[in-house]
Amino acid sequence: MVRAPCCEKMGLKKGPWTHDEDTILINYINLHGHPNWRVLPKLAGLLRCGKSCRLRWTNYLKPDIKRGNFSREEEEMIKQLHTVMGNRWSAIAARLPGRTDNEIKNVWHTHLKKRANSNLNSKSLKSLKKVEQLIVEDDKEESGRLSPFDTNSSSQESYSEIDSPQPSSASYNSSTPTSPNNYDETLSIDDMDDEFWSEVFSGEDFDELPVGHENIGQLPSGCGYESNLHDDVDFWFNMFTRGVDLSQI
DNA sequence: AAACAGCGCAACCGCAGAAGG
DNA sequence: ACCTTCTGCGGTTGCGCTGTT
Repeated sequence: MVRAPCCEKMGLKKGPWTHDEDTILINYINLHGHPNWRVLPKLAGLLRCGKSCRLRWTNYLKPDIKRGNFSREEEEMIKQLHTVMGNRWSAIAARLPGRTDNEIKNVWHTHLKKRANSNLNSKSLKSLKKVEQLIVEDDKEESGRLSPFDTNSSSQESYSEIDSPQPSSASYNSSTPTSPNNYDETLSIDDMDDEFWSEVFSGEDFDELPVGHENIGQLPSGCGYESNLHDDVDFWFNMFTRGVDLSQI
């Protein structure tokens, strides 16, 4: 089916958002939520299309978004998850609290991509396998429990004390009120137990760990790792679609 | 100091799937 | 069952900033 262009109507503004527009959008969502993005800009008095409003909100205005540079651990996490998941940015973002798919995508294309290919040595493969195992174990434990970072669960909340974000990331203050998902930003990946990350990414003791899934234990020759990953379609489907969050482990 | 090139990031576009009538 | 509308996702673009010459 062919959809009409989002902003087919003349007169709708495009391009960078102004501070005033941000304020209007935040205030409106605070009061009414966003049950319908299509009509939201009309009701809020914005000369934007609903798509543009949604993008602005989800990528920059939501209160639980963490701004600023990616930590080394986050970059490693992205690289590992990308090796497993490919370009499923939303799935990767679901495992990086406070980060958006757009932001992760940008980071990947700007600098991580350059490093990733050259860094896939044997040690990286061990780390990768361990990340996968953590996902699988988490998947087992999490059945029925919604990820605290599930963006859907936050959509109906009221954000009463949102700091007015700045259009520029350079000047954005990441200090935001408690998120609607009870996600405490003080527990960001940056602050996670160092032992956890060193363990995950060093891969030194990987061989001592139990295998979480029958396919995970198979290490192909060379870098043909991905071929085994497709042996169990249901397994990967579940992993990709359930939004399990690694940091909860 | 000016011109140019490269990079980073915000935003747009189009498609696919979900949801509702 | 089919059609329409809406949302979400991934790819891509374009502009501004920064570094280099």
